[in-house]
Amino acid sequence: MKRNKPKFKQIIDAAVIIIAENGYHNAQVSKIAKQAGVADGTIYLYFKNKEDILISLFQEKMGQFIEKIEEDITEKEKAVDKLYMVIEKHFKLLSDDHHLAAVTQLELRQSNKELRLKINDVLKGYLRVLDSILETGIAGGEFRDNFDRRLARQMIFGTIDETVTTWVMNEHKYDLMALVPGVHDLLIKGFGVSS
Amino acid sequence: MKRNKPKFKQIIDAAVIIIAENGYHNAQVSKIAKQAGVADGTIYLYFKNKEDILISLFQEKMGQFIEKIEEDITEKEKAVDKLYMVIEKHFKLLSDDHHLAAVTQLELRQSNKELRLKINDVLKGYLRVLDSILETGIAGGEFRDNFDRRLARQMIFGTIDETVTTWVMNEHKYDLMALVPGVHDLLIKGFGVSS
Amino acid sequence: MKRNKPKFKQIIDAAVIIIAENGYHNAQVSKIAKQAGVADGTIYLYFKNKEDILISLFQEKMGQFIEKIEEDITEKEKAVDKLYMVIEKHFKLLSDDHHLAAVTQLELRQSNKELRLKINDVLKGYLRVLDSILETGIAGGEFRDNFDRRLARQMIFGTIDETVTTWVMNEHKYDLMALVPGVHDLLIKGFGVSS
Amino acid sequence: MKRNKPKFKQIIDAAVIIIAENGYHNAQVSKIAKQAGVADGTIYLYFKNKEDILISLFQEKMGQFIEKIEEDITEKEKAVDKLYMVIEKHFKLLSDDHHLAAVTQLELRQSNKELRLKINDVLKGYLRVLDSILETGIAGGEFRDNFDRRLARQMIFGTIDETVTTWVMNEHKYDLMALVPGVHDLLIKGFGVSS
DNA sequence: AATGAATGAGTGTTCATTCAT
DNA sequence: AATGAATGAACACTCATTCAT
Repeated sequence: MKRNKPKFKQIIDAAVIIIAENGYHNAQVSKIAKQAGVADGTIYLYFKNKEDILISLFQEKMGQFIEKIEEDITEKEKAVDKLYMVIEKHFKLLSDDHHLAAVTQLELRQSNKELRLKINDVLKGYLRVLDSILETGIAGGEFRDNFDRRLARQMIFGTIDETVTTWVMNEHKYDLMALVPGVHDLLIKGFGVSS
Repeated sequence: MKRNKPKFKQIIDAAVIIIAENGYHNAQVSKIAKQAGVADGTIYLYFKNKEDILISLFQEKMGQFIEKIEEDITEKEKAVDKLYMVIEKHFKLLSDDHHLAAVTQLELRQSNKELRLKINDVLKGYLRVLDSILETGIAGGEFRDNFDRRLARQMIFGTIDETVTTWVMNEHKYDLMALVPGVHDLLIKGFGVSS
Repeated sequence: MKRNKPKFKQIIDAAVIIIAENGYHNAQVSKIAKQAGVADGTIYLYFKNKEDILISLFQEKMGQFIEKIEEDITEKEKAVDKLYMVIEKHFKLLSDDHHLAAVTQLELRQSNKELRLKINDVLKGYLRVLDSILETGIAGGEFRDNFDRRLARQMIFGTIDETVTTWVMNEHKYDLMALVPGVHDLLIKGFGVSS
Repeated sequence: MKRNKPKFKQIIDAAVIIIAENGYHNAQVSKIAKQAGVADGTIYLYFKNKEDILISLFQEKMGQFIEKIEEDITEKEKAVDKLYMVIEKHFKLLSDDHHLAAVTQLELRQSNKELRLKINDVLKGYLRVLDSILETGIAGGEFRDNFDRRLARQMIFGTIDETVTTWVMNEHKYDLMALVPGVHDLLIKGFGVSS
């Protein structure tokens, strides 16, 4: 399996750096090859084409994150705690790797529609995680049961995503981790007064 | 002023159609010119370059929407009603023009970073509108006053944006307008049970 | 006759300034029109096309110079004095008008071959003047009669031209007029020792 | 070093032919590539841009000529013989390659000012050769010592250049080599009678 | 497995010229 | 005579991908 060979990861890590530093449209295959320390042609022994590098990059980084979070939240019993953990780990992942944050929030979105559709496939796993948290919460009486679940998970994902994007666009000039409680609180309670 | 000449709008409308139908990267200037019924060179009498068409497109369509919504919400007294109106009119704008929806939610995001920064300038007006609604709501006792307002407005914008994008990616196969009450409800109350 | 209308000269003078200041390839018709204080289209009432402006420019400036010099040298009796006068007046013309010097020595040579051939027609008058001086000199015993007259006139013209071009390329940083005696002396006597 | 690879020379030779046959402004990169038997993109592996082809062309052809002539004239002892050799070899170079003659005398002069300045750098080597010949001649008593050397070398270069250009403009319809003695004679002795 | 020289398709923009007013 | 908005042809250069070694 190519995914497990060292050069596979080597090229993906090179891609993250090159894209973060040069922007999506200035991240030529030859630059990535140079950064990875391989010849241009070698890239094509591990990836079908340039797009495949980007998809693989997203799968490796976000896909693994989703798999991991899926496991991690089993530790927590309550849905509110599971949700807190998702937000926290999501923010942590990107807070710890500014290059990756720039790539996922800004650069990769400049890709064409097909690539974005494939990226969305990866994100479906994320939405499944959110779904299961919502289910747990409703079953356990932590969440009400009269809301549109699909909308709720779009709210959760949209809010997290927008928060991170704004942070990246502001050049990480404030602490993303500090926002975890506020985001969690707003998602659960909204900003209205409880009756 | 060029912005008021008929050909200015004519070219922008042509651009929306061509970009929606061909995708951002296949929307050649010559295609746009042909659709607009003008010569290639005429484009450059009204726009500095191709990027300028896209910025102007966004300014015309979203910028005007924001200006209008700013006025319209003065009709409503309560913050919850103002918010409802924003969601409703935002969804309506894009629900009524599927081409425009595809362009704003998918295609225009493929532009380079500089263009996206300019687009963000336009969106700052939107965030200001949301801010003022939140202020009104807090002042009037409709909203609680112990939440991070910047996060709240990112939640509102992120949720609306994500909801529309998902709708566009699903090829408009359900009724976007039907989601207005659900989105409004979730934003105000969250999905937690009120204590 | 268009040549005598005020706008004809107005446009030519504008062309000299625009070409000198912007270079041949940045001297757009619209710039020349603006400098001349007329509309773009008006140019085409006086000139067949852009090339025609440049030919006319050269004809007006150098053609008139040649006609004048042809008359002026009749004042002098001796061929050496006639030659001196030619060099002197040629240098003076360009020394007095740095814009014109830049245009004739550098910018106009960037034109295409056809234009250069037409410019050469104008210069044929110059060569005729030089021919007649050589004839006079030979007849009067001032010049020897065993040299190739065509080569001699190419030497005269080539030397004058090269001297002016070098002066323009050195940004007129020395006094061109001071070189008249030296050029005259070298042309008549060469640099060999006379036997 | 790219300059020594066969394709480098191959492309330059193709450029000479294409420019001579089509003129400077009709010498598209794709035409040159086709003539050279390489792909358009290959050109850019050897040259920075189109202008770089032209500079390199001049450097290869004239630069090498100058280096060679510098060596060759050491064979001759007398300055008059050295000068004769320069004229002869210069005429021979261009007499033997009509394409090259057309390119250096007519086409390359249509280039923009910056390119011409770089061409002038190459020609500085030529002027140095002429200087050293003049020095030798003065030191050896062959040439007088009361003339402006800068003017003299401008006379030599200007005369040679004008003679070749006239020959090219007359479509090589007479024998350039036959003019060598006449040019040499005029430069040394001028056309005046020796006192 | 790895290389890297070679390929060649694809497009935004300028500006001389026209012509309806 | 004069205008100036509109025209549309023309081209250098990049870079993802291949394939002989």
